[in-house]
Amino acid sequence: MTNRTAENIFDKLVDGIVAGKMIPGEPLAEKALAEQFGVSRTPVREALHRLEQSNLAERGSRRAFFVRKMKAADLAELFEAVGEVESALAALAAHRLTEIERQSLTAILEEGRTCDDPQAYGEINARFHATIKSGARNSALAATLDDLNLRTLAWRAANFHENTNRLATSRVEHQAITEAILAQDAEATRSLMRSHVASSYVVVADILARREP
Amino acid sequence: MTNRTAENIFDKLVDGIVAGKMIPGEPLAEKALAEQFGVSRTPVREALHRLEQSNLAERGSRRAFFVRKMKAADLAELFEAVGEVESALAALAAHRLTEIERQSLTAILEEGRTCDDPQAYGEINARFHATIKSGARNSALAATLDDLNLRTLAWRAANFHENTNRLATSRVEHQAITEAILAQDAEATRSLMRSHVASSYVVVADILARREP
DNA sequence: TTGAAAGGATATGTATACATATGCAAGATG
DNA sequence: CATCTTGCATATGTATACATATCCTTTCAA
Repeated sequence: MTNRTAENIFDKLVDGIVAGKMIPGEPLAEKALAEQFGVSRTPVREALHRLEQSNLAERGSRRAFFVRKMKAADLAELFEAVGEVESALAALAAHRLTEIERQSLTAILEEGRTCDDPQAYGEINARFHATIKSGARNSALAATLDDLNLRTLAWRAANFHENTNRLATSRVEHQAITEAILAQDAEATRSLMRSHVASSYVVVADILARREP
Repeated sequence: MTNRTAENIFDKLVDGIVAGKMIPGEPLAEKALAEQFGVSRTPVREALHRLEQSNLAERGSRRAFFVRKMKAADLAELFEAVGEVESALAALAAHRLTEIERQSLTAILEEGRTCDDPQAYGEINARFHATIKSGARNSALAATLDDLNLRTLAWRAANFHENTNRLATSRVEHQAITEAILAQDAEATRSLMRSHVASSYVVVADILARREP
């Protein structure tokens, strides 16, 4: 009875939105979704409210929910925010990583060097960022990053798929960040991480610009 | 019918927690609150879920909600996170404030210089921070700060009440931050704002230490 | 006397019925 | 013919009944 229904529906909706199966502007009606998932409106309602608080859905007239539309300017803001928060975490991590974590980071970097498959590299990339995030020893800031990233996930996924060049530049940037962390140079780490996030946005913005004139 | 009930209850609960009327660890039972407010469980339930997502409530055994307990370590993390996010906003604002906003900031600073009433100064302090927040031109990051600050509000309020010394040091720090912003020195602004938030935490930690050994 | 198991009490999770507000359309009136 | 008004359709908001899981108490046995 532990809220599995509402939780499952929330996860499914997030997946649907992040995977692009539900396009921005698409209405999210309680009744329709309830019938689709074979449950009552109550858990659907709860899931929709959580989506709204995660900024993946918004409400329009008649208080109807729909998948949030992201303008290019919104996305730029979002990536800037992610850049600031993640670079703050990286700066903290530069001083706080344990010796084990530092060696782990180096190992992940090495894995990435010999990986050419976009999907596999995406997973390695996630582990790289996760190591820095947890190494900063600040769960409040880490949770903040997760919140923000939920909204960029759909776009970040495209990073290594539609632009294979990105893989090479990402490797170089990870290398530089790792060196700064190993040197415990917090400010260099911050600056490099901010730049790293920004360059991932450039790829996304490029894809976005080609889709909509 | 626009959700006024659930919204009102959420606001009342937030007020109660922030004002310290509901102490940490206090149970938040749906039925009891529903009877207390004279409504059904449904809107109470919605309000409690929102409280949980705002990290003002958490759940224990039997999935019961209760007012979140904050350990000293949690509070330190939270203030560090606020410091990083708000200093990032300040750094952005250093380059993005309009001329009108810069003059407005100076005016607020001047107001604070001639104010000795703790409550009035608290209001001026809020306007100072709000001006910087909106001047950064990044609503995603601003919303992030608001989220984090919701949890520090209860503690920050004590800042100018229980420690009158804090008022004087706050003035000095605001002065320095304003000068850095007017000089458009982003990195100095970042550093000063981080330090400003940290010193507000020191006051809170001191109060906290005196209450619980 | 103590410990374990079973059952009841009570909390939240879910379903559904009812209330209410909003938007759209149709018709009447100027 | 245009515009305003009215009413209906349908969406979400709220209340309540029912389902289910967890904790606590009680009882029985070792």
